[in-house]
Amino acid sequence: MPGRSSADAGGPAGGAGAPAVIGAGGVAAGLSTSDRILSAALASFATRGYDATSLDALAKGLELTKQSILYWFPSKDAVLEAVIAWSAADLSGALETALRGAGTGWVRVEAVVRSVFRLAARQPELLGLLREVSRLGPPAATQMFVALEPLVQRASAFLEAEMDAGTMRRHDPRLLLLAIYSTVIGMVTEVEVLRALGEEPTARSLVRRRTDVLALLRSALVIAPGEQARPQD
Amino acid sequence: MPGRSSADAGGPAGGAGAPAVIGAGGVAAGLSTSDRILSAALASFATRGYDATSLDALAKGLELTKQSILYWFPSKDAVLEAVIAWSAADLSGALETALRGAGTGWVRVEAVVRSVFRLAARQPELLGLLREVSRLGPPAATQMFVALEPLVQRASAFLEAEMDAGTMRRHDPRLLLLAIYSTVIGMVTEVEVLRALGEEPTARSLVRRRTDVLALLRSALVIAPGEQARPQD
DNA sequence: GAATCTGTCTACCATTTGGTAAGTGAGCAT
DNA sequence: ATGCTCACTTACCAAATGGTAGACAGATTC
Repeated sequence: MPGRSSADAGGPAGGAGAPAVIGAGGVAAGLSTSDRILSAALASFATRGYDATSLDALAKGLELTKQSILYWFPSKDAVLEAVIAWSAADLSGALETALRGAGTGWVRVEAVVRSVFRLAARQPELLGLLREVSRLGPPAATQMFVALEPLVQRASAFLEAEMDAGTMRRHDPRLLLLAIYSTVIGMVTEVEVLRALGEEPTARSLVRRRTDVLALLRSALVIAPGEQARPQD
Repeated sequence: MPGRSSADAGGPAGGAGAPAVIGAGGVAAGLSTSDRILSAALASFATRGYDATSLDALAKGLELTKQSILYWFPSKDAVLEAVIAWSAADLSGALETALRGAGTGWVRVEAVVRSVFRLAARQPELLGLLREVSRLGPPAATQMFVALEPLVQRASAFLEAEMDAGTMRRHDPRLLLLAIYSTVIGMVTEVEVLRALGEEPTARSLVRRRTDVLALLRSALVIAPGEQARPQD
């Protein structure tokens, strides 16, 4: 259990190599070295976990040496920090995009959930990292959630407004948010539980899970037209 | 990433020291050494994680040496295995007890959820371990879920029966189970997310979360008396 | 052509890791 | 008293870990 404390990536990579391409999609292609490191680190942190990822192993996968990684990032912690910053920006971006075109009420919720599932299909590591970072606790978790706070604020305010308008059942908005978060993230990242349930985590399965979770959330949240808006119960 | 493979605890501890006290509750008291090791390992695996838990640190906390741990368990993997076996039995026991007195329909779901929250209050490490093990993947995850499979079967069958009876909305039972699992476990173990939402994880908060998640699940699952049982929507 | 900067590498290093080997002392049965 | 098992310890060890120091090749700049 090392420090995993602050370290502002003081080396050559202030934030990212030169052009700061934030959302570099799939496998490492013609990326800068620092971006390739970030990409590999993201994948490994998300799947194997931070502790189980050694700089040597990371470097080997990139056909580099550990020292090259430490040239771009002053320490392993700094790599994690950079990965978090990168991922948080990417995540925010995806959700912001989804929100831009979305309407109100249930449609809006659905748009967000759909975008998360889209993300899960295209870049599963991102959501995996979210899990891992939340598991690691401070300071990593703090960094991540501070970066995502604007989204949380918006979501919380939105839910509250809907509840005030009587279109969604009344709950503590923050706890409701946690519930939605847990459900969606779980449906997307709980690969082992899925397997234990006899459901192989394929692309087709992902679509089914999306359909199911949407139906579930809908009946949990939305107050049907004829239905009366009960205060709590 | 070591082996973490099979190793059937061949040493002095076949399964647990002598009396095989399965559900030894709180802090290590007058327990046998092997049980004290298990208890400490459970706590550390659940909070710090398996990889970040060293045998030395574990031993130090118990005022033992690492070699004493390796006397009772042939390897670190074996400790994990024993912890999983122990925890799975404990978990099963708690849920079985909850199920014994429970009725049918929503009441039954509520009983289970309540028992999980009770567990979260009394022995948070148990649920933390569940998370960690599911993150570790095979073989640890396999072992855990195989041990819990009977419960999964019962739960799945129960949900299906309720849906057939028209008392619960129709979903894929397994996916529904995953959703419930994710929600409840998330509400109970996502400490960092909770903090990010400005909700300190106190005992009082746990009660509020229980109330909230129950209300949420209820409206998600239960088909209201007057409501028509739609096939899918 | 000399100096500098960049990106990578080789060579180390202290520490920590899981694990082995070989005791040691207490209790107990013969 | 002797031998034996039990519980635990000291003494090691090889491998892996994160990290430092310094060299080297290729550009770029003066």
